Amino acid sequence: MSDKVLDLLHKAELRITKSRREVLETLVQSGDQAISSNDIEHLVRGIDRITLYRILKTFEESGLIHSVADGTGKTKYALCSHECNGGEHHDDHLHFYCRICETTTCLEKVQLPPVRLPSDYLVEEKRFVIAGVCKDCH
Amino acid sequence: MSDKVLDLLHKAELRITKSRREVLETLVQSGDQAISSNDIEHLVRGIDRITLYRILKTFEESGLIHSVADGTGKTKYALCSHECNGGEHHDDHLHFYCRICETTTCLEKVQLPPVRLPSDYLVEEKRFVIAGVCKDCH
DNA sequence: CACAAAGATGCAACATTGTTGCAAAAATAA
DNA sequence: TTATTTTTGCAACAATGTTGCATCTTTGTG
Ligand SMILES: [Mn+2]
Ligand SMILES: [Mn+2]
Ligand SMILES: [Zn+2]
Ligand SMILES: [Zn+2]
Repeated sequence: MSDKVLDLLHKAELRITKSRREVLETLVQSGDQAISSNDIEHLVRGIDRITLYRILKTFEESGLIHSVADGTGKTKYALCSHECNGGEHHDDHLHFYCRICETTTCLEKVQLPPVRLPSDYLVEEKRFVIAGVCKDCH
Repeated sequence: MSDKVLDLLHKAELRITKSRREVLETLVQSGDQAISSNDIEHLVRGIDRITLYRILKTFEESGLIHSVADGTGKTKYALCSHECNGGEHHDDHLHFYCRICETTTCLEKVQLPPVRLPSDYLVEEKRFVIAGVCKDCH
């Protein structure tokens, strides 16, 4: 159990519980690979499914993690990199979904292309998913 | 019931049935507004939910419609504009999700920004959703 | 440390989305 | 019209996600 996990929970002003530590540790281990609620359920043995949903919701609202709708119908979660906090996320990075290994990866290094919408649209969030075959699968 | 609907079904080499005509008509009426299976269920009175799922799957596989994962957890569907056909879709356009009126719109006129991924990724599909407030809601 | 207050968990019950198998009905071909 | 092929409608099921409520845990205070 890394210090990073306790640090993150403290900074988010969340109570430290066994479940929260284990779920967050799992997400830290997963790195830039986004994982589903179901994945976490299997990785954290004994965790209650409903509690897990609530933990993920809390983490997301606290700016610890962000969710990705990658088109598979299963919401994926990954750690936020830096300046995300309650209510305000800054995770406008690309996500890549590989149809072979079925993984979803945060591509924070790839620069997000600028989008020019008509000025009467208020842009709040960019959800960009590229689907295809990842570097390990071809 | 427009001729367009019968035309589309013919070109897709699909059998003409009451349900297919009504579902496709609904999608034509909806224009660039993407709608959910649940929406269609309420607009086409009497249609069976399971049949509807199968029709939507068939339409998508035939290149008549495309689906959008807008982040709401509900898959939305909209007509394909032109050269989509069995297996090969060409709907790499932006989608806008308005958090006020909760509508999802195809923005075919907005030019898609180019994305430069590391060359070892094989890009097959771009799923770009912008979330915010639409022109009618602010 | 002990205690109280606030918050998190675990369980049941439920809602929604989506899939599969199969018999009956409808559409098309002969 | 009749035969063949597809589609439909229903039941049954699976997966994801939400809500209410009692119980347990965490944390702040004396
Ligand atoms: Mn990400
Ligand atoms: Mn579209
Ligand atoms: Zn892969
Ligand atoms: Zn709107």
